[in-house]
Amino acid sequence: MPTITRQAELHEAVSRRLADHDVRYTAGRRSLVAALVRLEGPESVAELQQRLDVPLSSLYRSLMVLDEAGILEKHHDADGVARFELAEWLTGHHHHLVCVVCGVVEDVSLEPEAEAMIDELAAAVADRAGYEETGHKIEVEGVCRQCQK
Amino acid sequence: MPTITRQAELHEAVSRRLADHDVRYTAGRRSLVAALVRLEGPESVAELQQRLDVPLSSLYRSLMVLDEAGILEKHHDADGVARFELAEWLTGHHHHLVCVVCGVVEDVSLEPEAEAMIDELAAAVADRAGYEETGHKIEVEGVCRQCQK
DNA sequence: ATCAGTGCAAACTTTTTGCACCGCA
DNA sequence: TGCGGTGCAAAAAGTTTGCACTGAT
Repeated sequence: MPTITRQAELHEAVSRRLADHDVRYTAGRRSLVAALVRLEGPESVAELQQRLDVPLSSLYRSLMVLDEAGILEKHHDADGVARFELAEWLTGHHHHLVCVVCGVVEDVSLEPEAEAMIDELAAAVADRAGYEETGHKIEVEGVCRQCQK
Repeated sequence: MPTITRQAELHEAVSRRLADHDVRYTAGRRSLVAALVRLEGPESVAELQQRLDVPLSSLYRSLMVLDEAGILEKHHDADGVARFELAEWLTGHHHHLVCVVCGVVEDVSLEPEAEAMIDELAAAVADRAGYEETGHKIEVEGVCRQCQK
């Protein structure tokens, strides 16, 4: 699997996007993106800080910049704590499977037919209420393997 | 529509549930539940406080008690601020339509067939990942009528 | 040399907690 | 009268901001 190449392409894409927003793709931001690439679900700021050993304020600022440029997406877990992951245009559309016990969040994809169905459904719901649809999210809740024991 | 009766039944159900948890259904908690009944979407603590004119600490404590007894559900909006609404066993299963501009959240229901489909889908997703499914949520994002203008 | 980016410390917001008081079973 | 509930004030947790400094162009 050409991981190196994929990573290079991703950084390239991020770099271009940031340039469009007139901000630099600095070493700090680069390593933040690199950390996010490896994740399989959205991660909290505290967890990211541990990985990166960077001041919280800088981390928050980097996250804000990347968020505003649309490079990552911000979610909130059951405790209201912010969690970040790369935006879907970089990683592909997906949904979340969250453990109601430990709070871990895992990315999951649906088969295209299922996704198409959901898509249609969401559009219908939005339309009926007079909303202009911009997207949808499914969150499946359950107890993860660890927490079942 | 027998609103009074419905309300009475609801309070009765809440009362029983609280009794099971060995906590009292006090006037304060009662008015909180009464306020929540009227809403058509989850409301923030600040908004609830305005409606009820009760100290924040008491409000938070009431919300915590009701949450732990499973009488209401806690969500978080795009800013991570907590929002509460009555639990689904009191109001019926539903999903959320959220305005990405102003943040307003509206309850919406799906037709039974659609719901059944989603149900199946969620179960399959959970199963595939080795999770024991406990539920699912769909969040449809869009721009509300107000914000379209 | 300039100006975006960074780090530290302080501020702010939301939520939780300690403690004294109140009031219903 | 005992104990759960309430209110006030203080603390904790998470996030944001002001300001001075650093470093890349």
